Amino acid sequence: MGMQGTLQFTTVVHMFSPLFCTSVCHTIAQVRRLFYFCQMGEMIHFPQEEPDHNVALSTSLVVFGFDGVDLKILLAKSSRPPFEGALFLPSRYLKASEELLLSAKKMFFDLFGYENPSTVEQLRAFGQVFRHPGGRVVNIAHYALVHTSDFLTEQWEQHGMHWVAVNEVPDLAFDHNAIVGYALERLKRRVRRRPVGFDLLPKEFTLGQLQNLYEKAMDKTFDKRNFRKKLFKSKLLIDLDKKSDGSGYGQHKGSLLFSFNAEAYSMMKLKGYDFVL
Amino acid sequence: MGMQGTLQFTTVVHMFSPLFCTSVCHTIAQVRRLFYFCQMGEMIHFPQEEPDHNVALSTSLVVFGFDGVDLKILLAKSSRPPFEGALFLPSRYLKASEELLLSAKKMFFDLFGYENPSTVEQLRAFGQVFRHPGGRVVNIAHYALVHTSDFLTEQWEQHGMHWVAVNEVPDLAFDHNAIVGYALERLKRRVRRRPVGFDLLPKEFTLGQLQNLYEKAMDKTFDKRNFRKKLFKSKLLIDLDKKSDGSGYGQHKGSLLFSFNAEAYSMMKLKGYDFVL
DNA sequence: TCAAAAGTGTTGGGGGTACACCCATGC
DNA sequence: GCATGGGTGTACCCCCAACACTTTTGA
Repeated sequence: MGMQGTLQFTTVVHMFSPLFCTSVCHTIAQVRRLFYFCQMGEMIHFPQEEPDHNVALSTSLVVFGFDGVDLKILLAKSSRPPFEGALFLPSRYLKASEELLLSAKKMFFDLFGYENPSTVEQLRAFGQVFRHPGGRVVNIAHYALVHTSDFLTEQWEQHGMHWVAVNEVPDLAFDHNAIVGYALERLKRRVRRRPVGFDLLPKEFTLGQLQNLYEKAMDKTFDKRNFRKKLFKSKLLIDLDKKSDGSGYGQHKGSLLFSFNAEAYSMMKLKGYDFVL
Repeated sequence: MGMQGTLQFTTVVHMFSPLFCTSVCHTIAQVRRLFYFCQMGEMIHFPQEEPDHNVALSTSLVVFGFDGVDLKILLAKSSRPPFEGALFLPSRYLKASEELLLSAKKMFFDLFGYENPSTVEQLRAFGQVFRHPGGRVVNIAHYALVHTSDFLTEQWEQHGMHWVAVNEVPDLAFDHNAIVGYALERLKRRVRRRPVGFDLLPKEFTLGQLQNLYEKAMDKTFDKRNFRKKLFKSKLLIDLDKKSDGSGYGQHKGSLLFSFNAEAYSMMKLKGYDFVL
């Protein structure tokens, strides 16, 4: 593809963008070519001739964290246009040479300071043409699971980052509210099909915290006795034979502590199961 | 971003691609800049400065079709480089101005000649850096559900298109085998959680066909009596009170015909359910 | 006449669901 | 002492799973 095509397309983007009227001037010939390109955009040829290398990629990370009581996601405050000052998901633009998942994992590393291979997964691409005022930027959204105790304070304060409960997410920049909504749906399904506690809970936790997590994630309440029966039957839990001293947030002093059975856990993660209560 | 950055990136792509040794020459300065860009690609800055508008998008469509006996997907034969002659999924490059889902739907329309709003959904982005030898092309894969009786013969023969049973998919171009695998997993989950028969079966069908579909999609076998009990309980089926004349493929002459109860169907699609047998 | 699919009921067991009271801790 | 959460057992019922034979049709 020649450079001419590239320039024409850039023009098309500007015409569609809110910046058009103020920032771009067109000659009649430009407008005519522009119209031609719009027409092409409407028509479908199968298979089409050539790739159009004029798109940018970004990735956003929906980080779910559980502090022992509430399920939260991590938000940042934008320090740059086009949404300066607005809240948004931790995000970055990708170089055209970067892997999608790897890039999300590296962003995770930058945020939390440790590698987390098992729980960074792609959600899907969010690609509304006008989601980004600066041209076509397709966002490949990912999500991750952490305990909220993991964080790097300096980095965070620098970028205005903080946790927000999932049912109190405010208006976000771009289409990030849609991404959060989709991520919540995905988490709900995942909680139902695979165990997630390992990734979200501290090493030692109480059954109250575990139930709390499931209730917040699935937006339901469960019967305490039935919940416990179900979990005990699954062999996922190891009774640590000691009681909480009440220091963990969301832990009632005196309640029994548990941890996960790693083998049973990874088995269920592989085979899948059904958490229906 | 200036044009300089664009050119540099194009260079990077070529260096990584298999075509590098034969098709591109570099000055020492170019190589030095190139190295710099590679380094940048390895480092993560949060948030990053500017979008890199040097990526192309394509979409592939995994079309699941059920002919009454087998669950199949639609393949095409490539008539152009870089995989001339190879089998692949119906695919096209996107203009930077095109919507993702809309583009997939339009491709569907081109293939089948009708609008199909309910069953074209995004799978996810497939973006391995080297999946396409011609530069960075990220594929936003979608899937769709049809009955195999729907097709446009001329278009199809022109592009070497044909149905292949899902358990007999050969080696495909690009990373399309991975896309098919992912689509099958998604379909399996979807069959379990939402009714899919409306989209895959003819208007009137036999219980044998329905069971066949579920068995092929979930890669399991079911007990005939239990399967029927389950379906009858669900109120999804309408007994049409007539028998097949054996003309429909996969229909045994004399077996009873059913259709779907649209209200119950859309209700279950909305609420979700569990098909466990 | 033979092979292939259609159609039809019963039983047992596991697990989901509903339900109430006493104890320990912190304020 | 009062509120909040921790911890425990039983009974019912529904639904999943296993199982076999007769009838119809087409080759």
